[in-house]
Amino acid sequence: MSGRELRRNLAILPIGTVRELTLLTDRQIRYYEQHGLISPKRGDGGQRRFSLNDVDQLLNIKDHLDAGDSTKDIKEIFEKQARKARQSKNTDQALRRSLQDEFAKIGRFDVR
DNA sequence: ATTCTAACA
DNA sequence: TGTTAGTA
Repeated sequence: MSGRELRRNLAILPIGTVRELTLLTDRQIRYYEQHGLISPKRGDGGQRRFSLNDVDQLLNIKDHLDAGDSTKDIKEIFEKQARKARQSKNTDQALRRSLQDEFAKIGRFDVR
């Protein structure tokens, strides 16, 4: 995982900050969690800790809700997106590997 | 002061 | 979803 991705997934934001960032009520944020739309980590005394990706996710949820989608629909959409993201990531790695192989065969390029 | 869970008008 | 009670 890249450093950039690591920072994006750092779960350190308390719900109060997320509330201001997303303009959602804490009630709504907790409700979306119950329905599996987000999965913030828990820290000190069971308090939720959100990452920047969680904030991003919540903003997307708000848009989908405005668009008239149910929480159930949104969950499916996210799962579908996650599947595709994992796929393209894999084909990306596969492409890099095969290119490395080709260069290695040709010889003049050090793979390392 | 903040956040958490559970529950109700 | 809003709101409130009783906690940690």
